[in-house]
Amino acid sequence: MKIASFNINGIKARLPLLLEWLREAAPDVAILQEIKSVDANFPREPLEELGYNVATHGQKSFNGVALLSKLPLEDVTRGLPGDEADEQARYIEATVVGTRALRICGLYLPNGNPAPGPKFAYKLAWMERLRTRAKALLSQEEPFLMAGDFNIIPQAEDAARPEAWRKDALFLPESREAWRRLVHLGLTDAFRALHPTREGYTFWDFQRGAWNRNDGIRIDHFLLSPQLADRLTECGVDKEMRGRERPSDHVPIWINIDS
DNA sequence: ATGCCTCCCCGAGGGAGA
Repeated sequence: MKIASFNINGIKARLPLLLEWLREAAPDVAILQEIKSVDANFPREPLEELGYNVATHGQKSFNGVALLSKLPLEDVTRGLPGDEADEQARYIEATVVGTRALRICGLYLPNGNPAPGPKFAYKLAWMERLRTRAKALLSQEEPFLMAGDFNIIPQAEDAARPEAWRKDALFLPESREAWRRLVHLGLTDAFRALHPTREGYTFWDFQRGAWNRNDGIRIDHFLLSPQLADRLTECGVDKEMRGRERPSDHVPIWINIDS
């Protein structure tokens, strides 16, 4: 089973590229971030025509996540537990049942800049809520994954110019510490597990010619539960997507697992 | 670089992104 994650940076602007990529890459499940659309305006029909079931958790203008799956999406839940006052659409879960059930957690983790400040505090609190959710899922011993735009550069080797990110919320020690606290529950960073030294950037800024200079960072991730990590066979990044016409600033990351 | 693009809102130009 192939599962992909893609921060599309606006469904309205990215639908042609998304459809093109879905036809080519043909993931069984696609986890989308930054749909920047309310649920009612999300273009379900062209996606359903490609054979996908669609579940969205959108909001106006910003954020918004979605799940596409060729298998039925069951027990869909929207929003990350732990803060009733949080109205940002950044989290969606569903179960897909192939030969075995798999819980999919799609997330768009807050950017957190400027740091310090309220946005950074929100990011760290959100990560603690995510860790709480991961603990609950681990205790159920059902295979699961958390995937999406984590807005975390885990280590210096995950940036072309790590020094440029020293004071950024994506790379500050507190952010990376929160990432490690999550991973150390027993989750596997799929890309690093299979490719210990490979580049793996998933984001290049629109500004300053970042793409042409390959000034990238690895911030989109797949974290796998122990049972699922045992079935991981492949993990890749569709880097060439960044060079296409009217690209997102992110590219897709995907895994293959034994079903 | 106190932001050099691109998205969103809409119908100007500001907020957000990372």
